[in-house]
Amino acid sequence: MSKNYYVTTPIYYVNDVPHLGHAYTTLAADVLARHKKMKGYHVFLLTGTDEHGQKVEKAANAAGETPLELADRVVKRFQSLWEKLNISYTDFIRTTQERHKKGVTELFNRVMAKDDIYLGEYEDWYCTPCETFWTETQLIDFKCPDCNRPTEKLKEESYFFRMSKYQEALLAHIEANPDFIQPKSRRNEIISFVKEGLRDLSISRTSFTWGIPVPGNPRHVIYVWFDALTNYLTALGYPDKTDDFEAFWPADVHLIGKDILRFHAVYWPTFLMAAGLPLPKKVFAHGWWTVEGQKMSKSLQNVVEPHMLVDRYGIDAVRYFLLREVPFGLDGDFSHSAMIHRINSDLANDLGNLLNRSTAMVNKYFKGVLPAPGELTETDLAYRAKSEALPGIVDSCLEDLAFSKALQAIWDVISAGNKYIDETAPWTLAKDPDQRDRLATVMYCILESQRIAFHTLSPFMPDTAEKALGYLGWREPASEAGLVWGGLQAETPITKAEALFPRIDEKGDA
RNA sequence: CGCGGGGUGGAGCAGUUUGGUAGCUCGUCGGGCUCAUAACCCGAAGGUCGAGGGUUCAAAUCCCUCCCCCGCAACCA
Repeated sequence: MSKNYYVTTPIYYVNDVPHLGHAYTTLAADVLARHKKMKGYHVFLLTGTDEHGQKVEKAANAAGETPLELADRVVKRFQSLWEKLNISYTDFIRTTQERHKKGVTELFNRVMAKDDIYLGEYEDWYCTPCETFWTETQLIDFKCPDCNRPTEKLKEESYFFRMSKYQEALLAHIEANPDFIQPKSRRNEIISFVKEGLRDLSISRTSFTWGIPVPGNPRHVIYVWFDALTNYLTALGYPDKTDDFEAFWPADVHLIGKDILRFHAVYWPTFLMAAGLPLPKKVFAHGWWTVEGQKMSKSLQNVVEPHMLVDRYGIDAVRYFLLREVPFGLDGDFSHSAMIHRINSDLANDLGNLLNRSTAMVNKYFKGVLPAPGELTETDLAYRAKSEALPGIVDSCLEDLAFSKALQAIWDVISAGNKYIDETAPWTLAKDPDQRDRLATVMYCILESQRIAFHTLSPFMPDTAEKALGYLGWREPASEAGLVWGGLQAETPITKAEALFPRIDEKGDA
């Protein structure tokens, strides 16, 4: 029944410019979305921006603009990056939009009506010169981490969410649903965290004004997580029972970085429980990228700017690298030499060269027209079986968000193709007119296998797949029907492929 | 202090649940092929599986001790 699929990225904070980490999460979401679309699902891919909070308010003041002006400016940078990365998002939500504010306000009211929100006091350390509250753990020797001046303990009135009430229910849910939090190591962390006891959560602030006012008490604004997480609902139209809401909630998967796991695996589910809404089916926390072995940080000036990467290496090479290099869920390292290495060895030597050599042979031996295959030998059948098994393998890998494994499976078929050519030695067959039929069969198998491989690759590398399929005379968009052996028709004109990925000189300006 | 994950040929990893010839990718070396982007295919070298002890006919795999690295520890995309 459920041919709907809802995948989300976090909403990114506009106090930061887009970097490799943002691109990574969003790319992963895009691959899932494209894959599910190919399988005939009705897909909703949501991304967006978190625009409220003290940091934005301060940064805007410093820049002499309003918070919304700042947000408008930064939002464009995210959106243009998603264009550039070929992200097929369905909707882009901004927390400053009316639809979102309305939904958050309503959610607040409903949870309040249930007596799960109450007014209390919140104690923290305050740095008067900086006008900033700090938690005790943020302090350095009880001094302000920003200016190193002494801080004082101050009480602030705050609304609290009764998170403690949902501790047992949350634990029961996590234990009853082993796939709810992934990967497993993160799940364990959350379990032990919850077992230590949940405290009630402060969900409002009076120390700044840039946010959604607490209904009935506008001295307070709703604090970050209650506001931000709710985007997953408001983008679907919540609180209205829209078609989107009915079709897509609960989400199939929230993709997030490991830093915001707790908010998604603890706060968010308990908010939803309080609101009487079903919980997302899966929360997957991926790892972090280091750069050339070092932590990415502004002070080290080594923040990898995705625009630059795409300009330098091309969109699909970047998409490929990020999802192939490291198992989703583990930390990884980005380096230019590793990037170039992947391009040369996987994309140029294996993938591109296979298409290149095989289409060249069809042109050379059959004047660029695909011949009909004869009877398949054992070698052909094994190769065909391997190709036919691929879509199923990729499908189950992606079900587990094992992007890297899925790509490896595709490359197994690509490698099998290179080996198949070696074993069948078409150049030898071509010299013997009696082997004309045999040669035709080999040509057919080698191209048909690649047709399937490029179909399964298309969610990862949409441009490349389209181009490659074009050389094979395949003009339709990738679809589930295209995953079946036998799609290529005899007499189809085959174009000799250009190098999909020219090799990069390693000694170059890498 | 606590909880969790990990230490396997030059690099990055799998294998540890259900003990029994240590595997993959890359790199290195040698060979083959010539359709192709000096690409492709085959083979070889290289590891006392963090250290020590124990159980066992047999341990990377089970038990104990120790060393080292990383994550979580309440509000930090």
